[in-house]
Amino acid sequence: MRADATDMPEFSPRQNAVLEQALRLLVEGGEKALTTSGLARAANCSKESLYKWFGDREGLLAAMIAHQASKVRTFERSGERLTADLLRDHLELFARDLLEVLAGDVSLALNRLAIGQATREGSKLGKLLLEHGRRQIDRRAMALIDQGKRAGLLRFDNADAAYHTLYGLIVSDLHVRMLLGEPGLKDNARQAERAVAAFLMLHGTQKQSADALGVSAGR
Amino acid sequence: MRADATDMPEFSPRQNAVLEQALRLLVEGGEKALTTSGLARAANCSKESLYKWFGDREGLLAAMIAHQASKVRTFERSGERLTADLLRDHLELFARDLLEVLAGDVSLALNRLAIGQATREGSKLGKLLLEHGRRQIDRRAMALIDQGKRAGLLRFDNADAAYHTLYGLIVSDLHVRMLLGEPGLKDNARQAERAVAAFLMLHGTQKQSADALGVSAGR
DNA sequence: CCTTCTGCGTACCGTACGGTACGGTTCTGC
DNA sequence: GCAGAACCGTACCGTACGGTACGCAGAAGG
Repeated sequence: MRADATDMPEFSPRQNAVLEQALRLLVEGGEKALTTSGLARAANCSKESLYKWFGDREGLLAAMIAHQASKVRTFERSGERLTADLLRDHLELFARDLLEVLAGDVSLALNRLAIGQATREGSKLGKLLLEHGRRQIDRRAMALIDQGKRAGLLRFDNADAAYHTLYGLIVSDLHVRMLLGEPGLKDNARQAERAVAAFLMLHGTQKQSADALGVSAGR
Repeated sequence: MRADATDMPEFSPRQNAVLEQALRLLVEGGEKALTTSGLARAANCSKESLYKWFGDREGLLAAMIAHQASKVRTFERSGERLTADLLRDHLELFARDLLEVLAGDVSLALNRLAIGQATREGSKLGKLLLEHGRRQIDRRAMALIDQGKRAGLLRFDNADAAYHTLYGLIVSDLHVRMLLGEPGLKDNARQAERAVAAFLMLHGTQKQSADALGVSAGR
């Protein structure tokens, strides 16, 4: 995705390899394991090069976020005509992808890092993480529900509010719990189904069965 | 884990004052501002006393969590008969309280601290925070929706799942965003209204108007 | 008045970090 | 083949942390 190519430094292969090692250290040992000396040792490079490439520690962290974001691409297939079933499928696929991304080791580690740095006044890393990591997935979902509305399958006034509803139904407090160290869900797919069913019940134009919501017997 | 009252060390007034200073430092400057020397200076006590009272740094952090949790008590008023309006009011009150708690400076700072410490293997602090900080509010909500079901006002199979739905509708990704340093909502009450309206639409037994959901014109 | 205990203030220790400097080695362009 | 850049490995510096030790002041109690 070339878009917003402006603030993407595009690191060299060598630098990307170093960033990969940095992510590995971070995932395996948390922030305290990510030291300049440790990274230089793990990546077989010199500390001097680290400072030459990334400026200082914060620059390194920012580069790690950019590097990770550059690996996550979301495909925008917006061609086909939407049917109710197709919309549901796409929403569920989005929900599963979202849950999978949020539960990923690297995502959790980077979020922990940025949150640990943040204060009341805000956080440079936090902003970076939200912009780089979130924009893609937000765009994908917004495009999808917008398309659903244009196809007459969804109804809402505020697309942003509807998206936040969908997000909340999918994720609930799971993200924070995982950030705090709790294990993830056993079955992401089931959670995705239930969330999308609820979302369609709230914002769908066609009558929805409540079965998947767990409001009727048998499960 | 045994009874809840047992593992509450009940610190002395002096110690509570020190913990209060510790929370202040943490809120104002993040984890890096909470050093033993800094705390001793701010609280006019000696480092030796800190180690005598709390053992080590992790003990201090745990004590801070316990201290903060001991300040937040939720009242359980479960007497009265529920009507649909009353249930809605109580749910909205819960939603507003939840949003207010999550947006609190101390809550955010403690969550940032615990998340920053956490790794893949889990976190002692994270467990503590979830147990001490969350149990109260979880219980209150569970009691409420359980009561709603017994009164025939709500329907669901799995109370836990229903509660998570409610939680997700109320909070969405707001908690993580605030943890990352973004400002909170402008109007918690409005968010509470919309979340409860959606929840009642999903799990209420009486027909709900969709007005508050933003699916009809005019707002 | 004397003793004992608690706790404050300070000095101290070992360690480990972020960041810099330098000698030696490989790679690149001409 | 050579000059210069890029880079590695290591040593080094200042700092600040967690944790410990010690001297001294009050308060409690007899």
